[in-house]
Amino acid sequence: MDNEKIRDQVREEFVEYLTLHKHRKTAERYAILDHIYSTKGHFNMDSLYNSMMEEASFRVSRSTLYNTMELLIDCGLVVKHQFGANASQYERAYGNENHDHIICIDCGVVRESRSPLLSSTQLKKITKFTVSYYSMYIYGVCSKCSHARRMKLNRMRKK
Amino acid sequence: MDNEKIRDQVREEFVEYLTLHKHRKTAERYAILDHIYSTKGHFNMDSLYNSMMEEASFRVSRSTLYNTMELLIDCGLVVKHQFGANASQYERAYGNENHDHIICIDCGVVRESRSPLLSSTQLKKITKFTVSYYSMYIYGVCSKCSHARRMKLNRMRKK
DNA sequence: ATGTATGCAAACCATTTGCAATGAC
DNA sequence: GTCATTGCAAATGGTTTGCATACAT
Repeated sequence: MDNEKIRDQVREEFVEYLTLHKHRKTAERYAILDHIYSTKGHFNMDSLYNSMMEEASFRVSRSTLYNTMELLIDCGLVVKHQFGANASQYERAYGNENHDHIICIDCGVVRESRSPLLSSTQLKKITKFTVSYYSMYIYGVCSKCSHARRMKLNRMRKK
Repeated sequence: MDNEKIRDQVREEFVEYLTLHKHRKTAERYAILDHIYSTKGHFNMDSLYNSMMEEASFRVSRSTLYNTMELLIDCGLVVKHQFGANASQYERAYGNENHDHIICIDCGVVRESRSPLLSSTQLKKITKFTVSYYSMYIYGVCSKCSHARRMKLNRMRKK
């Protein structure tokens, strides 16, 4: 499925959502959705704010970004992640394969890997709950940091 | 395995860690570890701070709590979670079965369920990375909130 | 015309940082 | 005695809130 098609589809879904919930259809909201779906991968509020100004030369206040993001999450077009205590990260929900997040607990770097596909029968076992998405976070130490750790331990031993 | 035994074992591991890393063995650090392993379930800095004063009548500053928690996470005795944007939550790593977290994106309530056992062969596929633990977060809407959503939508339609 | 949405600035609050006093080694 | 650790208070920074203005309906 090409990106053009996804963008149209997603926009349609958003319009539906706004209409149903009696929210206004503003240029800002469309611009934000479009911009998010013009790139893949993670972003945070800051990078979104900056890239919208630079790439799309569309200036939106941070308040509006937060505001709109809440709507987009609510209608399932954007997924929000919270890796460690840093700023929240977001990513578009469609046109992004489901993937796990491999997070280094030392340096915070986030790597993605194909999802081990939690079987849908397993998900169905969850009662009294409507699943909208799931995230697998695998924490550990990346090769760079584990090297740093070894170095540090060696220094400790010598002291 | 009874709790007494776990506490001893965990304390031993902590002592080892402190020694290896040339960190000092302070009363505060032991008190915090002991207190954490005297309860199950999630806690955050605030609840820990309060419960330590009330239950253990041991007063530790918040700085020390943060400080010590970092050590405990580093040596794998405590696991840190970040559900939504609220305060970080923690839980003891041993004597707690591995479980998933089912999180309501509306009200933020966190429910636990038995883990679907990510197979260890799948974990081994991750290269250049030392896995220390993983968390599965399943986001969606709990029954209470999905009821509230339906009500709201009905009101919207009528307007 | 009405009231939601935007944008700014100020407030919020968990966490971090700086620093003097304490105490483990 | 030395230097890591503690505890306090102040700073930080992402996010939220309050409010006047703009604009979708």
